[in-house]
Amino acid sequence: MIETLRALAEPNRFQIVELLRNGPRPVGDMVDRLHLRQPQVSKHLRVLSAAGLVDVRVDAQRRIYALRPAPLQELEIWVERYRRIWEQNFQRLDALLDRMKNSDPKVADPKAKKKKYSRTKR
Amino acid sequence: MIETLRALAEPNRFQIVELLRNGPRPVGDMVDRLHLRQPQVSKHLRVLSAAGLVDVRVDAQRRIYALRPAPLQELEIWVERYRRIWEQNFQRLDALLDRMKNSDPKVADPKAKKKKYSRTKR
DNA sequence: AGATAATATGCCTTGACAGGAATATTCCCG
DNA sequence: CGGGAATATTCCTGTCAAGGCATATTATCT
Repeated sequence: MIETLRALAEPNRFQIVELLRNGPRPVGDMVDRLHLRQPQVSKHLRVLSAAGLVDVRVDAQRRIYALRPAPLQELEIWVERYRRIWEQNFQRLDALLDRMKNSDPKVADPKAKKKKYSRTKR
Repeated sequence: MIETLRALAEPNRFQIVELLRNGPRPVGDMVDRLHLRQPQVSKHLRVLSAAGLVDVRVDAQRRIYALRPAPLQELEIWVERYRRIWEQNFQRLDALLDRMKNSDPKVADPKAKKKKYSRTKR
């Protein structure tokens, strides 16, 4: 997951992935379209490949790169779990519960001495 | 989009976001749960804030951080567009069309001199 | 005002990583 | 086999970002 994100976070790699969205492509094709030199494209493809985002097929001297769906699927599943955040806007009622188990869990604080700071401004 | 990815690609920031998924939290709370020192947590929160992933609410000396849905929504929309890749597996028939508009768009090449290399192995 | 809690900032150092240029590798063809 | 095309690899260098630590800031209480 982190590796997927790291791979996508680099602008040129992101562009490569976007390019590959319309189908597999040889390296030279990407070199022409993006404004990058061939070695850098190869390096970026290496990173994408290590992250499992991309797959190679050999065609004579050329290597045809294609997207692999798996990591993007994982990413989608991950981000979908966050939809609850705006489906239930629990933000407010959780803030209350947040104030009960206050700031310092290491102490547990039976006398609740710290509560003097726990009032909100309103 | 890139900024969102860059922010999430750092493991500790990713953890912070995961933490905030169960609701808003003050900084000290995150410091206790993650194994990070307070300044680093603040710095990471700064990055997350700059990326629009996070929002602050002041409560006395404490700052309560909460997730902002917008960037994650964008991310979901982006990644959803990639579902076509495995819904239609156009991979194969596009490879054909890929070989027609060959490697060098700058030349346009009316005599198709380069075609001697354009044959596949099969 | 002084003390203290909670958090932010600044400075420094170190490591990772991206680009540049040259070179190596692999493969096909005549 | 020699040449050339397509791509990968290596080495070098500069930049940027993250952690450590000290300190500044802000807010609250007595």
